[in-house]
Amino acid sequence: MAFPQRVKMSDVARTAGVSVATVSKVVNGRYGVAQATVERVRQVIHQLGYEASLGAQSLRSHRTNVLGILVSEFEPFSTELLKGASREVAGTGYQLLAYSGGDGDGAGIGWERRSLARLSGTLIDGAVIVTPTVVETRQGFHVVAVDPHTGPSGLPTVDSDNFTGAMLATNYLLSLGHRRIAHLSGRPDLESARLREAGFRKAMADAGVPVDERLVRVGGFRVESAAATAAELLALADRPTAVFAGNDLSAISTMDVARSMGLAVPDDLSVIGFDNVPESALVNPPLTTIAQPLQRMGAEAMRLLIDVIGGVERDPHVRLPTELVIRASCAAYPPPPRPGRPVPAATAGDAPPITGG
Amino acid sequence: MAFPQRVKMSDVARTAGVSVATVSKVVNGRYGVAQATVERVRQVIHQLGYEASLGAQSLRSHRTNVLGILVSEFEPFSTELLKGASREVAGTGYQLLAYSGGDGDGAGIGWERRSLARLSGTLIDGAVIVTPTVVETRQGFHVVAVDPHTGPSGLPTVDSDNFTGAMLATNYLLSLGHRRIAHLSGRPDLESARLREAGFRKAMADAGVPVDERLVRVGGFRVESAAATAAELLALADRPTAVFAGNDLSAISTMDVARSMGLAVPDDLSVIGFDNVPESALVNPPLTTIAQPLQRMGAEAMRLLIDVIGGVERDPHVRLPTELVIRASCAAYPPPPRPGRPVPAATAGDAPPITGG
DNA sequence: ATGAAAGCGCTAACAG
DNA sequence: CTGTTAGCGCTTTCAT
Repeated sequence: MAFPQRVKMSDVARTAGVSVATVSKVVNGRYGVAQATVERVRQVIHQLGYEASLGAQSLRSHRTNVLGILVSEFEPFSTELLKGASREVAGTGYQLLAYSGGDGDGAGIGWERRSLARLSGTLIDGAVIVTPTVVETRQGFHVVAVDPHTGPSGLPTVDSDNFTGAMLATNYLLSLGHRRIAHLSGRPDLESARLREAGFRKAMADAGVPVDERLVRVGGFRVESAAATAAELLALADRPTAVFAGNDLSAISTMDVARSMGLAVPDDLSVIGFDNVPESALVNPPLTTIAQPLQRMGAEAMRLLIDVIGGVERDPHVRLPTELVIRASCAAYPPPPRPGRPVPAATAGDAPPITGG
Repeated sequence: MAFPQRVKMSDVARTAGVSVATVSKVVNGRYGVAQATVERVRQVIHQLGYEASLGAQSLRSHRTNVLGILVSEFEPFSTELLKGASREVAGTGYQLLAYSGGDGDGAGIGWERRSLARLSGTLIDGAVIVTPTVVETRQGFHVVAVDPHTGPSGLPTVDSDNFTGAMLATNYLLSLGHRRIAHLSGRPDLESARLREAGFRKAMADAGVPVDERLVRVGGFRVESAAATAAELLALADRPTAVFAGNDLSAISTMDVARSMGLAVPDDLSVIGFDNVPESALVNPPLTTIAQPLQRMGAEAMRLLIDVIGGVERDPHVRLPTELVIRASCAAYPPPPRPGRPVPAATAGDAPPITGG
């Protein structure tokens, strides 16, 4: 058997001695084809290894049984969602197509609009879009957003309880005795970033600790921008003793910056993150963070999308709980007396139980 | 502004007062369009937010600037490759489309042929396919395989040094004093699995330790199949004191089975894996394993694909090094004396330095 | 410089 | 039951 070029429907038709229309009917299980013909065509399809072209098929039929998940790039956050999405989609008859539409520099505002425009209407029956940069609804196409943009949008969404999570993080730092706590906030356009900052402020207020506004700065959720901001923060004369980073990537970035400035984590600086991507456990020291159930979020998003497509009546917003994961990047302040280390004159903060979620 | 339906080229043409042919020329930067017209059309495109339909475009032009990465499902192994692939593709002008073509049950032999047939010729300009189940070459379409199938195939490939990695793993176990070492082998159709078993046997032979054939069984690289085989192995009267699992998933599965049988890891059983997926560090105890540079493999595969498409002359096979990552799932055998625990009558094996990679 | 028209591989009426 | 026909949205000759 020679290497076939791409085998198309017309090849099958010719070989089976029928028209392409008949082959199409067989492929799509339409009624009105003689049993014998069906068998023969099936036979040929198998023998030739024919598979319908997604492009041509969807161009015509607007139905593909393929669901899209649109991300800016494949990084730890989105790939965790992907794992959950993949699991949820298995066995539903849908296939998953993940599309990375960003420019790679993260500056690609509007990537999701472009990606959506390129793929919707053809290729995919619906899409979940991850941390979109703009709000836009398009009629007649099914979309659900994970970790949505700020502001009202008609979209179905799935996110986690960012506000409570942020309070958890802040309270933990407070319970360790920290008072000069910085917040490296995320992408200002994302609702999640806004809520994390709000939770931070609420926890501080509840504890009666005033927020030093110079310690609240945009980190932008990305490595480079977070590193720049972290550097500013740590260069301050009265630098913070702890930082609550908007996400794990920023937290890890902050730890790197601290190290390069000669500061030890957690001895000289406590750092807490948000997300609990697998990478957060792999760094040194392992990162204390707020866990979002990332894989479950991906799965819920797919479930929601499938339900929306299927016209199922249901709550179009799902919010999942967050929880504190204590590892090793946070320490008590002031540090307990150690041999050879001067002891600050304050009393150590005690550690009341942490609750929430 | 009302919610637009999908805006198509004809909409742009009508609004700009030109034909679709002209719009197409502008979109594709063809010569022979008046500068003034170009400007006007660009203007309208921007204003309407037009984006070409991938489906229609590729159906006609067979060039899309989209590269595919085809996987059976999105699990830790493939998503690590994805991260590296994504990074490599950024800035090349290509976009990445990841397609999960498996049935989800892992039994989908031939998924890559189906996926390839559906997407190639249209939609994508080339593809890297991950752990393919069959060997097949198709003329005129560019494919590179990661962790390829056994047997010769004309495909460009990227993999890691599985043989040396397996020797590393086995030697480490031997150095800890283990002699009854089991091997939970991988998917028999994959070259990587074959090489890992070969490396295991070589290391055993080099050490003069005979392989008990009852301790070498197929685990299949997947959770369920590995669990079943692990259960058989551990139920043996003279069960192994250590198992070298074909990959991390099997290793983790083995630890679960051991735990459920009342065996402690690493005290009663040492387990070593292969891959070093992030999850391997997160389990309890953290898994000792052989690291493959997964993200780099993904990146190299994309580089190779881009070079192949571009007609660059180069070595079509890249093999990356593996290395031992010691965590906490392996212990010395026999165990050193401990209070309240009977001491076996043998001498503890010492631990010579490990080399290789 | 521009547009009319053909056709990529497929599906969906409609006729026969 | 089967084939003919007309597009889906786009690119590409080829006239004008």
